[in-house]
Amino acid sequence: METESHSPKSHSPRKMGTFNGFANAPEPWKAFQVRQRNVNEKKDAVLQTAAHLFLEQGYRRTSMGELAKRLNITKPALYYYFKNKEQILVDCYGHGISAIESGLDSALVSHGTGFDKVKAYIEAYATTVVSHEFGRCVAMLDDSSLSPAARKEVRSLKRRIDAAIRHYLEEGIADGSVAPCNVKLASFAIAGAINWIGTWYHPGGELSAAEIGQEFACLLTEGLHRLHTNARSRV
Amino acid sequence: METESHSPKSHSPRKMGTFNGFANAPEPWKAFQVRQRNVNEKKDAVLQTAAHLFLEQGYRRTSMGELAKRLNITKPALYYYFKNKEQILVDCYGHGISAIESGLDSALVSHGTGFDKVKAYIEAYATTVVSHEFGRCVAMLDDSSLSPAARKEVRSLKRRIDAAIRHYLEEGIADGSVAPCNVKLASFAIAGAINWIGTWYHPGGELSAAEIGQEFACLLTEGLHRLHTNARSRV
DNA sequence: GTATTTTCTTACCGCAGAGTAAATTAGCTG
DNA sequence: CAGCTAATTTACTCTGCGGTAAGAAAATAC
Repeated sequence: METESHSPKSHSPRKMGTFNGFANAPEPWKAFQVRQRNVNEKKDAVLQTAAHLFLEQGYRRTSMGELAKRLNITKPALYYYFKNKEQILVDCYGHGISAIESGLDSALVSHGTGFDKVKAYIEAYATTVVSHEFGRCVAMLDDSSLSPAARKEVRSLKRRIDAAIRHYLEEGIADGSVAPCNVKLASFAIAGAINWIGTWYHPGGELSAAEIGQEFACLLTEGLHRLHTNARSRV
Repeated sequence: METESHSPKSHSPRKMGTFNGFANAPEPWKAFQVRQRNVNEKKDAVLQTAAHLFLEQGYRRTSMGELAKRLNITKPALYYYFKNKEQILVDCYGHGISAIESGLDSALVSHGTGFDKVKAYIEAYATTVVSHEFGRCVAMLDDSSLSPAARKEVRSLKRRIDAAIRHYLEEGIADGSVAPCNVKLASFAIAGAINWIGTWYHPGGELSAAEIGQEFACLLTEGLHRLHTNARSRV
């Protein structure tokens, strides 16, 4: 009896008129209050709770039992929806990577110099990492816990994101908008600054996601130097 | 009982970072080939091997048994030198933080504008993280695995490093060498870019520690913009 | 209603890993 | 050499976790 006796603030099993059903609901465990409902909704509830715990205490420190407890179900119920713990992590990565990529896509439709694209990239990427828990999973979670096969899959997805910034940097160097630099190192510096957000950001902070994204884009492209004729508005 | 209790501070804090002789030897396990020898040397051998494993596969994935195996000893022998696994991690942090701080100290003796100091800080910090395995531990390892007491101790040490960069940024803003910006965010961006080095750097790469440090200092202070009259030499 | 399928629980297995007890070996001292 | 102490091993405990087997309970179908 690892899960101690239940009765965890038993919410009335009555299904009060409201549908409790969005994946982004504030209390994902409510998805399990009703038995026969949308399977995908419950999967999303698991993933969302898992992402939260993974970010809070890491993948390895998070046990399936704890995850189940948060959802007011028992451990084996998780295995009805997911093959194993690893699959949950892989799916978190999947959600996060699509979120980042779609953010990048919508930010980069406009055309400009390579420099402009780099700046737009940084802002979009940083904004997603701040505002999206799955995005933060991609930024923070170590994929070395994964099996070789899963790791390979996740890394090939991540590589696409990394290739994009390098491409824009080279474009900028070619069109003269970006100073010649070591593209590999520059992309690492940018990725590091953004991914690191996950270690210090806590939802509900003073700054909005947009503000953080903009400031990061400015810092990482314009630098810290006080420039002579510089009209940028800094916070 | 157990872990939570007092940590006996087996070594004096001021001695951290001072390696006695062979701690940097290529094969730390050799310290254990001879039975009666310098205790501190063996402690350092353990720490060095532990740091290596922690960086390679994370703290939680690294078992005491595996660590012992690498040193050609048995698990309980480790407990002759260290109270528990956590103490090993704490000592790795200690070594790394002193290494970083001494690097900063020696880089920042010269006085200049705030901007210059920020640049020197970044170069020194990055160089240490690249070249020093304990420094990389500070950058990479998650202190959330630690007990509250140990975590508090480690964080107060880390905070000193963080406070330094913020101080230099503010100095630069005051003296006009640094553009007004959100100091907190700027320090996070810089720390992130540097700490992230640990995730991609592997010893024996193409670039030397000094090269990486210089390029990072340039990237993070000068930015990516191609400037009109800019004499900096980029790779 | 009864049968069937979907969903979830109770009870368990096996294993790995942190840490310990007690015996044992190697070095040191006289 | 004997005897003491420092260093290390063998053998073990205990806990927690990933995962499974088998069946109960609810929803659905007929």
